Amino acid sequence: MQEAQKYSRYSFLLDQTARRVKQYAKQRFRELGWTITIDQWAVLKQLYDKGDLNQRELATNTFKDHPTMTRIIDLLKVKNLIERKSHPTDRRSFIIALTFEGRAMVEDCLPEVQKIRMKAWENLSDEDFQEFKRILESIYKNLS
Amino acid sequence: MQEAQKYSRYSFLLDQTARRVKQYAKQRFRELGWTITIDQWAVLKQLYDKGDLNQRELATNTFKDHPTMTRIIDLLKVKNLIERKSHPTDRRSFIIALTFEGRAMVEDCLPEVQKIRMKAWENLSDEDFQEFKRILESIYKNLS
DNA sequence: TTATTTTGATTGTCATACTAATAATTAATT
DNA sequence: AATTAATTATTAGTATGACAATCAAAATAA
Repeated sequence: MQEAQKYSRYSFLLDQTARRVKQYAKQRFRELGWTITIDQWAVLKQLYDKGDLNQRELATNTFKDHPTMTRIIDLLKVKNLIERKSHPTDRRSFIIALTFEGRAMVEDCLPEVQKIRMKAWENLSDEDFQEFKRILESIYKNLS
Repeated sequence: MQEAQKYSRYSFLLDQTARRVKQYAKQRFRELGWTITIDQWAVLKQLYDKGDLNQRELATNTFKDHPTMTRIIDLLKVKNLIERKSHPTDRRSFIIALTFEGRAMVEDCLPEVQKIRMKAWENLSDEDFQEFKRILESIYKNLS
């Protein structure tokens, strides 16, 4: 089982790299004096791109589970970046919307966030990106 | 900044896939009735491969920080899978060693864990593995 | 030797995950 | 229409992860 031993390492590498990426972004966010986390950013950006969504949709789009989404939204609400509006016809559901401050925050942060993201791709090509994407998607699918 | 938008997606994909891998392993562990987590497994395996180590070495080898390692070791100790032995010359340090049960656990689990790991690589080639490794390492280095 | 710095481990805090369980509401079934 | 099933969101419990601060012990410098 030589093969298994070798491939087993992918999971550590994957985990380490994913953590490094988040850690780097977190560091930069802090250096820039921003009070939100990367995961909170992802939610804001999603709302900015897609418009108002309910929590289920937000959770699905950002690949987070519902309890996590509830908490992220609680935190963003405290910071006045989003608001929970009641759904017109479904009383179980909330519509999440960016506030004025939330929208401004996204627009202020976006260029810097893109710089942060690009940093990881230095010295990597477009083909690398395609390969990377293909392999990640394949792994994801294999485990679903 | 079309490029940035496109490449930005890698971070989500990376995060999602890494989480999926952990989640899948966690599920399988539970289905098999094992009471340890993936991260706890990593520590046990490390001790099995490398022999007794102190907590600093364990943390470094598994890419975890010291507080996290302290906690994982606490949990493994409660389960009687490892023991903390005092260092012969350095009274700050502990030597962590597998117990008999810990060693047996690793040997019992190893084949299944390898199956779990291999599952992710279905339909992927050895070249894919090399590419994947190269890109992950490159990203990691870019952010260090 | 004494003072300073470094190191190994721990504790505390906050945020994120996964799971299970629950409440409230809506949809589907009979 | 009444019952049952499914859905939306929440709460609670456990684990991990990053970071800061602390303690004790060891190493180094003065």
